[in-house]
Amino acid sequence: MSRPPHRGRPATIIDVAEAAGVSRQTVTRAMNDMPGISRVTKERVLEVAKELSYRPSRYGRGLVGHSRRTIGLVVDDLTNPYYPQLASAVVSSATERGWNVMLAQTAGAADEAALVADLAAQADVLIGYPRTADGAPHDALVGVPFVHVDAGPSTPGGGVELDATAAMEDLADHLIERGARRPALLDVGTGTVATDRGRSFMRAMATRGVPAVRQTCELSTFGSGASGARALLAAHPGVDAVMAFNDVMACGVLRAMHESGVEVPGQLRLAGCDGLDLGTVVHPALTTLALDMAEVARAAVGMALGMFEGTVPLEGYRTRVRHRLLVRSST
Amino acid sequence: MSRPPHRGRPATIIDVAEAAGVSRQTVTRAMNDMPGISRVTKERVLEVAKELSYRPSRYGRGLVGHSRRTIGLVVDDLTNPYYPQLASAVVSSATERGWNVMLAQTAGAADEAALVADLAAQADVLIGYPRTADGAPHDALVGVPFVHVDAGPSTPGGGVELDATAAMEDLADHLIERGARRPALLDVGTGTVATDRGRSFMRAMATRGVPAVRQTCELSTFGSGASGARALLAAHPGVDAVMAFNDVMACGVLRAMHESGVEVPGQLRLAGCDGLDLGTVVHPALTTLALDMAEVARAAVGMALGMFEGTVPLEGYRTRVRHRLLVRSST
DNA sequence: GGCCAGCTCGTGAACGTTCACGACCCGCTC
DNA sequence: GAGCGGGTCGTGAACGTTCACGAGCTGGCC
Repeated sequence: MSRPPHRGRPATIIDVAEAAGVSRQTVTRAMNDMPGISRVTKERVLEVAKELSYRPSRYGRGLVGHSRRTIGLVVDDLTNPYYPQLASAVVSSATERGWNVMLAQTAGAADEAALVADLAAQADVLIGYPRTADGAPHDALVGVPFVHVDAGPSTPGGGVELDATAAMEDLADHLIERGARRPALLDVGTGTVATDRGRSFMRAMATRGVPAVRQTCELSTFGSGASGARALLAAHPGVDAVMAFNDVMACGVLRAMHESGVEVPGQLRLAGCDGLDLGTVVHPALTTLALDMAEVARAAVGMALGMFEGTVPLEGYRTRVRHRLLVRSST
Repeated sequence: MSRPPHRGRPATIIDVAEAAGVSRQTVTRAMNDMPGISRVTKERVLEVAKELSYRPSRYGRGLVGHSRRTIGLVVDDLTNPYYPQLASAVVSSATERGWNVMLAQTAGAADEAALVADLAAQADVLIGYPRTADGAPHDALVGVPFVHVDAGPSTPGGGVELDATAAMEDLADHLIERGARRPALLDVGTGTVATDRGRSFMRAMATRGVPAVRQTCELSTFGSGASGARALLAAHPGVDAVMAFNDVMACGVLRAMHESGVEVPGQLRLAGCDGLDLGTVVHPALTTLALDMAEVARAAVGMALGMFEGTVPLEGYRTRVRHRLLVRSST
């Protein structure tokens, strides 16, 4: 009555109340299955609500306090099979605790800083892989609870450390036992500074008296794994085992070996890292240093929620998740 | 002053205003880079805001109207490589248009109806694959703009139809040209009622005088593709070409063939459907009826936004996206 | 008749933010 | 000195919902 419901504007609780001849509170009671309302009025109100296609505003609800919370998940690219596996676990873990998940993809984004800032404005807590991890944190992220997955010792915010060193020792033993004598590492990155994974592998092999050679690729993609493998075998023809930085690259190596007619594991033993399902699809199935994504997600979500509730500090907190050797057919 | 800022409660704009000795509006100006504020006060306000770790409430903001909108994306299981490929495209498309994406996974959810209802409460628009698609729509979804991906003619809400019939004709020609004479379909579902894809394939082959046999699996997973292929070859030893319901199952077929020593494409030509990246990782790379996920996402997001703005009706609207034959190495 | 209990329903108030508008001060011009 | 314009800042009001509380009615009991 006070305001004419001109079409276009979505209906509010007041529109429904007026149309049904009741008060706001009665509409609330009908919509939320609350007691203190008769069966007939409830049905009438619901009827009117449907008629006006009324949807309660999440903003109005959120303001009064009893709204669901949301986690912002930042991944690089869902097209890379690593991220969906993580995302799936995070969504499951969050759903279990009654939280929602809002997703952002940094790959191909025009302005990543703006993207992350927007996500931070829409979510209560952030989890993920912002690409500018090595440098300073996004300035829009100060004061925002953030859990970095695959954190280093000095990354800002909270962090889940993914530690492969112990599993790397197991892999070294395994490769040597299978007869590897001229192992190689297909690492990622530029220049001579190895990744954590790479360093662990090199050290584990060296410690056992079977030093490995190292080849690097710029990207950690399927294609770069394939070309990296070709370059590696050209430079070091005697190599009889390859540890790839991750499973996706290892699949690339596998493809290159198929095309070169090199048998895996007959002539070359191959291992990856991450434990993706992808590794069971290729032939032979990939031996890998597997990560329990459910555990990673539980750790990250738990930490993020703790930060939100104030029981976990916003900086410096760390949880460690260990890889474990998963022997399949490629070694 | 009026309310003591006891710790625990997050800081509001009023807390900042009082602590900085200014008004709400001045804080707003400082936080949002608005004109009408001197440089010094702006800096002071921002300093205080950081001090109190103030984060503007998205609910307060949303209520006044100028907030971002969000799409709710419902997928079955991100672990199935089909969905991330779709999700990635949807997120990209949504980001481009300034919308956020909230994600929900129905696989393993205790109460899917509640899950979808909650998502509907948190998002302005829904896109996706609710599993109860064949039956009645979720009652919590009436009045909610919803775009069903892979819709049939009678699915509720808006829909993007994924049509493979034309591409299936191309595939039939292709298989026959490559010498297939005893083709088979590895379909999904129970009983004798074929899927759309299955029907198209059977018809295309029959029309060309090369009728195909049909084998069904209960699930459309990798494992069920493998076991289905074994059953198929046991029942019909002479089969020389297989069309699988989707790429994931086709990868399972490939695995079974590797293990049985059947050469692909030498002894058996194999095709999948969807056009997933996964098909380029396996060896040989999978011939497939590819779907342009970017196009699907554009269609779905565009339709959803149209529904939200009222330019597209909430029921019955359809867009068709066609598959196209992508010949790789498995045929 | 008086009282109480239970059911049904309505009325401020509050949540946190932004918009529209007005107030004030300073310096300049006529 | 009056007037004006620009820069700086503050004050209701509004957004849509739920909570706490109270009002009214009905029926039953003493």
